[in-house]
Amino acid sequence: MIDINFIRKNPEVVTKGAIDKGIALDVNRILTLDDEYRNLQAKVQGLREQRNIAAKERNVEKGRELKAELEAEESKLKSVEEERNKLLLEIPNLPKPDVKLGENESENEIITKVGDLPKFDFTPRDHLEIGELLDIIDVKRAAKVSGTRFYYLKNEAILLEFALKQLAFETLIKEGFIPVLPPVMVKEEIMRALGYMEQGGEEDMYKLEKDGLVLVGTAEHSIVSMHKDEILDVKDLPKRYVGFSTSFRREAGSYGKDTRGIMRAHQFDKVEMVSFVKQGEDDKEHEYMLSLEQRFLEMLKLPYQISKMCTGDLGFPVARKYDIEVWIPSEDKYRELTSTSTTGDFQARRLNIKYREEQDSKYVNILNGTAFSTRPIVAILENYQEEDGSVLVPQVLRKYTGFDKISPKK
RNA sequence: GGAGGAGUCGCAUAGUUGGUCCAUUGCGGGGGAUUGCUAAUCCCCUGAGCUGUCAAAAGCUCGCGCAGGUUCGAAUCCUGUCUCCUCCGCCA
Repeated sequence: MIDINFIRKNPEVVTKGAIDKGIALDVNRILTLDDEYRNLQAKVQGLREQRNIAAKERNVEKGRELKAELEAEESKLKSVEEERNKLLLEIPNLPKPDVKLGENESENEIITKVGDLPKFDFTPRDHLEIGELLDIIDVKRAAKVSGTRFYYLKNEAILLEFALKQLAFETLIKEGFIPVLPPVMVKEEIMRALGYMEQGGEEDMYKLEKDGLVLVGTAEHSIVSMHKDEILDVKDLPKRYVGFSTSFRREAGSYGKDTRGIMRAHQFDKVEMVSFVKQGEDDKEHEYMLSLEQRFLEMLKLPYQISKMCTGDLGFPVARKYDIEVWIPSEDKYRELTSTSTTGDFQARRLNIKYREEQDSKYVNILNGTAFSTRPIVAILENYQEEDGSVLVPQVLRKYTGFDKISPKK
């Protein structure tokens, strides 16, 4: 949520920020309602004051009159307030000033490229072909059981997956992150507060209607909201978590995209980072998260590039976002592997998460970033493949997997 | 799932025959006074919002898990709901 005082003073900034994100807003309507709201509030408060005086004087007659008048004004106030608040929640977070103006992903900026692309003296296979050859990925049976965009991982793929998770946890715990296994179902109101139900976001969620719960799309959802309605101790900031969860996405609107293999599934596992930092320290933290994500790619020795999202490619609650994209030989291009976003104080306002500094309580800044999802397996299979379909295990993972190479079964 | 009990200002607590509660006290936090130093003592402030202002002073409203209701008046009574605790049942 954007600070209403900020909107009052800078309506044009808010309008522009939303337009840059491709969202049309009627800020004047909100300001008019806000005005009306405050006028009514003053009126109601005046009446209550009189009511309180009458009550103190035991003036029953006067009290009755005031009560009737008050009820009428209060109901007006309530409806205006509700509409005002509803509209306020529909305002997206504003992009940071350094974010490039652009309509969609084609206008994202490539910041840097790291690592040499692998050279094959044979035609490289794609990850699914390799996965089937090695008997470690099965999407056919998953389709039978669960439908499209599901997969079974088997055999060495599991150990590879767990190795990635262990590497992530080990590295991040050393950095001071608090490990956490969060719930994968959250209340709808939580998802709304996070800013992921607006602008069609609801379409990408799996909902359990009977229980009023939503399956998380990432551990961010249940980790960020952990501290809802709390005042954090400033001494504990920055507070950093590394969490693991299965993630669920309906992938509405991505029909036909990445239908092959395990690149884009309805269910996948992910290790996620979340930081709560002091007001104004999110820029620094954002660079830190990005550097950690780079470190992971470098440990795996995978070639990557960093892409900085343009305004049009930022999600509703996001103020700035970087993607780390890894080289995928079979596609002959870089594909998103991890990403990191800052939401500034936007989510903190909606979730009411503060910290106290001297006499003031201020909203924290909240950031999130991916450590590893299941996607790195795609990248590893493809970048580390050999002519016979075997795949070498990246050096850094071998101590966890216990094997150096995955070979075809027969 | 069944039966009880509880939820009060950062934390802990007082207050439930409805009005003297602009919610008590302690701790923690901030500011100030006193004081050779340290310690100690004392005073003020320390939930949210609105009006007001350069800022303030000041005033008002709301706030006792949440949402409603009764009443001239609700922390206190009623209804619903959420969360936690205890016991029983079921269960990985």
